[in-house]
Amino acid sequence: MTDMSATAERLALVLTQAGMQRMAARVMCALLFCEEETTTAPELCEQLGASAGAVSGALKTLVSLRLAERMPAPAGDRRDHYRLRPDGWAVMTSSRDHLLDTMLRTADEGIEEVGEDSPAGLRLREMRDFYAYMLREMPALIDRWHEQRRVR
Amino acid sequence: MTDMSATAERLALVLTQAGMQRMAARVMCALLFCEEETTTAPELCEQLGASAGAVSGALKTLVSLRLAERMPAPAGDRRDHYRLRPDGWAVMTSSRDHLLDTMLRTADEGIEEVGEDSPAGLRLREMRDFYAYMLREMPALIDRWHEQRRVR
DNA sequence: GTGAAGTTTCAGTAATGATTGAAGATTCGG
DNA sequence: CCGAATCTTCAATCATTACTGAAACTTCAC
Repeated sequence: MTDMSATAERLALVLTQAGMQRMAARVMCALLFCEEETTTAPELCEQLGASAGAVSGALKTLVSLRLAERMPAPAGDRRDHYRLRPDGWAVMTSSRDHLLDTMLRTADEGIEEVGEDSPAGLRLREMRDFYAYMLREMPALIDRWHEQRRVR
Repeated sequence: MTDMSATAERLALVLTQAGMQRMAARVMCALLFCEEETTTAPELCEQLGASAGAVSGALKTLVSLRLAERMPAPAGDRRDHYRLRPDGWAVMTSSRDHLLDTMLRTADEGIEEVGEDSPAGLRLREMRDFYAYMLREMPALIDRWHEQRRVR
């Protein structure tokens, strides 16, 4: 059984602590460190010592998050091939935007409930202003990254 | 028993899904929505229907993360008082910087292992470049927020 | 000092979430 | 079409994490 490198496993652990599901993180790191362009599910099972079911679920998650994608299988190979999306890291970061939006809307709701000038209202306005700022600035930041990357 | 508002509980859930410990998130939201300047541990226990031990642990976490702070107790009250730090949301976001740094360093390690030009090396360089960019830009973004906030 | 009120720690338990394994569905070559 | 290979789903199990309750510790008024 060909294990994943220790560095890859360590990265998976970091991603897990940052909130990603464990198996999804491990599969992502296996895709990151794999020495081919693409990988198949059975290969991932072997490298990770995990069941086909677990890998299938993790791949589904990664694809739905747009971190990985299914590639057309080479002729004569029936197995699905997967790879990381080149812009996966930016996507991962951008996916926090809808969280920012939720925070903003929740703050607004809270203000509705308690009024603008109560102690809670003041705190909620701080929160709202911050997330409004972030929601304005983050997409622009990621766009600048794509821009920079394109001209390279 | 005075429960926390439904909006507050919902926000706690969002923070939990974003990776925060459950009880820490609930305490943070109770502090956010509370209608006094400060709150005591027993009040939090009552509002959250949680044990003193759980609240104590959550407060310790929040203080160590610089999201909440212990206030000097008013004369004649032996109980500790807590409040959210006004800049808590910015702190929460900034705390991801050391994660960015970890990602950057792990990518570098990976490149050491596999070389710059292998398929894995190319992917790892993508990753490294992205996190280097983020690590350069994020602190500046938060600084601009503090700047803006100060002039208001 | 002494005792009452408050806080923290920690072992045990409860709740939660992740993984397996097997059965069913799908896909493709022959 | 049929059968083999692969993939997906899901119920049961296992592992992890979070919470409680009780005991130990701290702090302060008297």
